[in-house]
Amino acid sequence: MARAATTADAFNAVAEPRRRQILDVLAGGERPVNDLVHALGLAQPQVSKHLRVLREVGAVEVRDHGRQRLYRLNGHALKPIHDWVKGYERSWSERFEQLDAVLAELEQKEERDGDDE
Amino acid sequence: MARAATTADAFNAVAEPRRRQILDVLAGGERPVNDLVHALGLAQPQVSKHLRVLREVGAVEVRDHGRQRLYRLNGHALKPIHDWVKGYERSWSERFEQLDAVLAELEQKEERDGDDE
DNA sequence: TTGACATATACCGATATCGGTATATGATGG
DNA sequence: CCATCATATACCGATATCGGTATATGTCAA
Repeated sequence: MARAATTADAFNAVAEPRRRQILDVLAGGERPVNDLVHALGLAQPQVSKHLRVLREVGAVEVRDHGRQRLYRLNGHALKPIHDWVKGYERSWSERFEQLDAVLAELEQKEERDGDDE
Repeated sequence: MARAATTADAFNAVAEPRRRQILDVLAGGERPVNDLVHALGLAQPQVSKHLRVLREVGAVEVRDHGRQRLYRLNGHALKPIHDWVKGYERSWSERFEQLDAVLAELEQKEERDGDDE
């Protein structure tokens, strides 16, 4: 066995900083490849290759427009990432910390009541 | 030039499904390595290696306890992922879609007012 | 139809990464 | 101290991945 294929899902597509950059640019609207090349300062083939990966996980979609190909964001593909990481929000969110504190307090109270019975 | 180092940040640490699994288990509380080995059905060295990556990005912390090493989650390391992906929530959230619709309507109204003047 | 433009693909070399196996390290109990 | 348990590291082979360069494909304009 060997290395697992990594570009097959959104998590891996987004693990590459350049690809996150591409998505960030596309968040501003549909763009031809050349715009991305200039925005990222990468060589054109590299950009096309990153776009392919993003296409394969559904994070971008293409549309032909004359000799250009216009790429646009499909953020929906990122939802699984959001859903997963949201479960950990508790770890840093003050709101959740306060909620946890309240719950802990309630639990303590519950225990005391239990002892009394 | 060659492949960029990938395990250096949280995005890459979490791109590996096994590592997400490890975090998911640790979300239930501190665990020794052996528990993770059994929970994931992986060989022990593999688990130790994944834990090392997670440690290096700060997603887990260790504590010595006799001959065991207890790992615990540090979800704070995942905040950058959450922050980044949250910017795309607009793409799938119905709430945001409705907000966008309202904003578009306001904009139209604004334009009409402008035409009148 | 030819030449310029826009993009995708093929190929290359370097290396990071994964799982697997063997071994080192380190603590505990007898 | 020795055997055992718990974990980490070293090494290996396979391969995926990245950037770079060259080239193919496809579209438009003169």
